[in-house]
Amino acid sequence: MTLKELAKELNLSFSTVSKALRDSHEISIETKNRVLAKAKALNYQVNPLASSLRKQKSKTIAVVIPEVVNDFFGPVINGIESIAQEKEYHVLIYLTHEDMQKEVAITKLLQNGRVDGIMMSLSEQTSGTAHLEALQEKGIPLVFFDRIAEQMDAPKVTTDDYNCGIKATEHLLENGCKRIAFLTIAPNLSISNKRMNGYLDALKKHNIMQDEGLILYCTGDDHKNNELIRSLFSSPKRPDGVFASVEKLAISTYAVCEELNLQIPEDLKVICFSNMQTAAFLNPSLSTITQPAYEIGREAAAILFDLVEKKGQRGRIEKRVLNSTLVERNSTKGR
Amino acid sequence: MTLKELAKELNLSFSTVSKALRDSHEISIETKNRVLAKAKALNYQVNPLASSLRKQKSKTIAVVIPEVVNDFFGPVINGIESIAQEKEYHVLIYLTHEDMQKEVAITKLLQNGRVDGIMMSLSEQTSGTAHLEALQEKGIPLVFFDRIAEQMDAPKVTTDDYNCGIKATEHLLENGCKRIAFLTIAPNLSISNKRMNGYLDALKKHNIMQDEGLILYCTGDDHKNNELIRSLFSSPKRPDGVFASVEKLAISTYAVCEELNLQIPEDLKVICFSNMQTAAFLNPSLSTITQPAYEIGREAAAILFDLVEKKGQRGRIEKRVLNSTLVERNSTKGR
DNA sequence: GGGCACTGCTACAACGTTGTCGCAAATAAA
DNA sequence: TTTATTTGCGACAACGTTGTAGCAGTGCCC
Repeated sequence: MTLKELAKELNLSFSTVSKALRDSHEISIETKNRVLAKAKALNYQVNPLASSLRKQKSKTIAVVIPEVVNDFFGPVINGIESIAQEKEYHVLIYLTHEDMQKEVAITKLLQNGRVDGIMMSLSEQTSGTAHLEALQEKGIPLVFFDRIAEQMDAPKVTTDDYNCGIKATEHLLENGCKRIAFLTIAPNLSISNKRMNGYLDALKKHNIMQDEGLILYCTGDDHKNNELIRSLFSSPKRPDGVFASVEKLAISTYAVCEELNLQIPEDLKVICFSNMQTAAFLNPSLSTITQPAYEIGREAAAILFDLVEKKGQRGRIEKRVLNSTLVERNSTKGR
Repeated sequence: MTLKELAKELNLSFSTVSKALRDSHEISIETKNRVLAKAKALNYQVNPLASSLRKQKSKTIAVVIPEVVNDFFGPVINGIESIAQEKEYHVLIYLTHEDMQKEVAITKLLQNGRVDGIMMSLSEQTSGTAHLEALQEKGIPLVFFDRIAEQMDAPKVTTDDYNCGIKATEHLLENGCKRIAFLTIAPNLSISNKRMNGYLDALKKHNIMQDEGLILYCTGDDHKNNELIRSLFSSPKRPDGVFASVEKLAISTYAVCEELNLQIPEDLKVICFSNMQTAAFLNPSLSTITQPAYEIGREAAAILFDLVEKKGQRGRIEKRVLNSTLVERNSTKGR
């Protein structure tokens, strides 16, 4: 069913039909009704490709994230989708799998009209920003969330990572920890960086000597991470507290503790940035810093759509910081 | 950067440039190289909208699922994306939030060239199939996975739900359960139906009287579900085993047990269909039927792409059943 | 009754591609 | 030399829309 076929059925020119469908004032009410009725009867739907090409608007956005099997990015997508559905936009999903090469390849695909805007959370590996600037040069609105490109001139939605880094560390200190390990991935990632600075500054504030050996730089490889953690936990200078900057490192910690027969929280207290739904039911229940993932998605999407639709008021907001909350559970229980 | 602009730069007609870029045999090697070099220099990218319109292929598929914050659908998307990336297809995500009206609205959006094919897992509420047949009538390939439309003539990828229903029930029986409750959502959903039949047949096989009161029909509302479960668990004819047909009902079960101070597995054993990554670290660790979610995604995507690309060999496979595995953990430990 | 403004429609040129056809020039065959 | 055949390129018509410009016909005013 195309416009032309529909027009032929109605004995009208196809431009008349097009206008009638879009409720143009140039068309009489009777004609409009006739067209609308016929369109419904024949189940006519405009061809979005043709329409987008003509209007130079795709009504589509891209969401580029490291992974989707993740208690943080899942709700973020949910938030994005809730706004997209409202605004009648379509959502393309791209996964980088923490691989910068893939991230670059994906940005290439998005350079030419496929999308009206992009939301992004950077991959672990990402260092340069040339591929991101290329998008901006093409005039494609770009909004970062969570793992942002600090140095770029674009709206960013994050949580208060630095403060939470302090809060989490102090929470462990208050519960009696003396030697707190910090588990992180990709230190060049904005979130890792800020969370670690919170950790370091909290130690400084409480006059605790920082021990470089207590900072573990983990990777995307779970096996290797477990090994790193195992060797730290087996060493004589074993920590009595662990602050994991991402969810999966807490899971690794739990796994290694089980293996080495270390009791949480007696031998080791654990806190972690996490949006795990089942944190309360873990053994022991896991204390977390929980990010408002859904709201991050909604907020970032709202900013992007305002930018796309050039209302521009919101686009001025260069940076929006939402607050995470510390949820205290048994894994950090003091003696 | 459009083809025409590029052609002007090169002093060639734009059709020549177009052909050169697609490595047509009609163009001399020198010209091709000249074009390719210039295209790279000017960072030319074909406009996918125009190309799709012309070729009547969007190189895009849609994935329509109930939700994304979910340990099953997450890995499925991963599997789908892995194949899509290989085949250079783009992936649109649509969430129904278990709402049939939304599912219908989404299918309307997909009727006219936006996508070359669709992968779907039905919403809880979905009853009719008119909206799905409409897609087929438009000639859009459609593949179902997990929550399939039994009666439709389309490829389907599922797991051995019926067998696993039997296995899970028998596992509880073997561990000493006498009164096994079955927790389900939306009984008209293919998976619920088959899992329940497995449960019922297992009881029959072991000569156990079925008690209608032990079957709980839950909804999308977690609060209400908790209430239903609470009242079942508080009743004098409390079950000593629970078989939850979907993940979230196991979480509700854990929550209610904590509330009522019921010990798992002593007072009550629990097994559940679930792909939770942290099942092993729950308190107690949760026995699960784990579905090969990633493979389901890959398999369904592979079938869809074969259909889209009309190779048709695989499209003949009307139904593909992958095996889930029962993972025994502490929540079903016998006395 | 000539000029003027509406009303309601049609024609047509984009949007950026792709693929068919045609056509010179160069080469090969007769 | 003449006639086929090939090679390399350009013209052009789609794909299905949207928006601008044009153009009849009607009604209105001075």
